[in-house]
Amino acid sequence: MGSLAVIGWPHFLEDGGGVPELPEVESVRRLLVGAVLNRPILEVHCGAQQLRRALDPDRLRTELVGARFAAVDREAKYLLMRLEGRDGAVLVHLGMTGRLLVVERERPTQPHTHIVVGLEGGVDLRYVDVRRFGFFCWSDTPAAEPSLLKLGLDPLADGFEDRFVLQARSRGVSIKSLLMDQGVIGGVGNIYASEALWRSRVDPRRRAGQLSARRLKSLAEAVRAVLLAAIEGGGSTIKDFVLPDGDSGGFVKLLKVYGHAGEPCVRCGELLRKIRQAGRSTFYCSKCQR
DNA sequence: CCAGTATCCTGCAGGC
DNA sequence: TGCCTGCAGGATACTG
Repeated sequence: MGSLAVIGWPHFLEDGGGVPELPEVESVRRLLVGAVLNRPILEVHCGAQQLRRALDPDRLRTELVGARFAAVDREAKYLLMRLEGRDGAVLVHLGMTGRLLVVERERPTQPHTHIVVGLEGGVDLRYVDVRRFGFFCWSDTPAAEPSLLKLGLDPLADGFEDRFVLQARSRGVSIKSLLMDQGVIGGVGNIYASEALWRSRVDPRRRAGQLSARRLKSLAEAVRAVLLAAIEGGGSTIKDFVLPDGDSGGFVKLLKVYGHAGEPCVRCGELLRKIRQAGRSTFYCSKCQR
């Protein structure tokens, strides 16, 4: 084991007001697999502050202490930390500012740390969340969790593109809102919705059902491509993040429109716009997105 | 069916 | 300088 591991979502988003979407959660999952599996759990501490989902501290402690995490799965933006031979699991959602850290026990606890799970080997798994829109809780029956059952298509699964076309064809919502609907696609949030629309040259204001099957399929391909690129980019960014003294050189700017209102479109030079849709900001190019 | 708004929450930036 | 306001948005609930 290395001397220090720090896990979070990639910091390349921070200047754009970053939020963990599917790629960030997947990056965290991969690092958790390497950092917390099969270590006996020694202790659990819960803060007093309420997270988005209610948590029973005694229950969490009873379930975890003495057990080991056997697997970490991801469904959309949710993480499931499973224990060997048990149905129950820790269910985590990072909300907007949630982070999972794996740090040496002697490292000082940073502000807004809500859950600390002490593992054998001198490391803690810590849940930190400034705004507390996320949660870290015990679920007896993760397979029956309503929020997981509601999730729509997995954008990384085989056949996603064709299924998305079928779902989108009959819908009157704006295509941007449709992309963000977790019941349609699980894991796409505000940032990657804008990015995928730009990549496939689709105007975010268009109604989903107005778009041809061909364009919808191209958009679905863009969704997948944007997410996969971010997972790859996130991996390398996190590697920089893990090294406390390493500088984050070699970092590639992945976001082409999000957070770039007023700057020229890198494809056509038109100044990028920012509008509001369903209460969320959308970034797009009014010239090359139609 | 869909749009819009409010709710939770904190930190930060801009205006005056 | 400091206070106030708005904004950031994931999920959910609610109204029009």
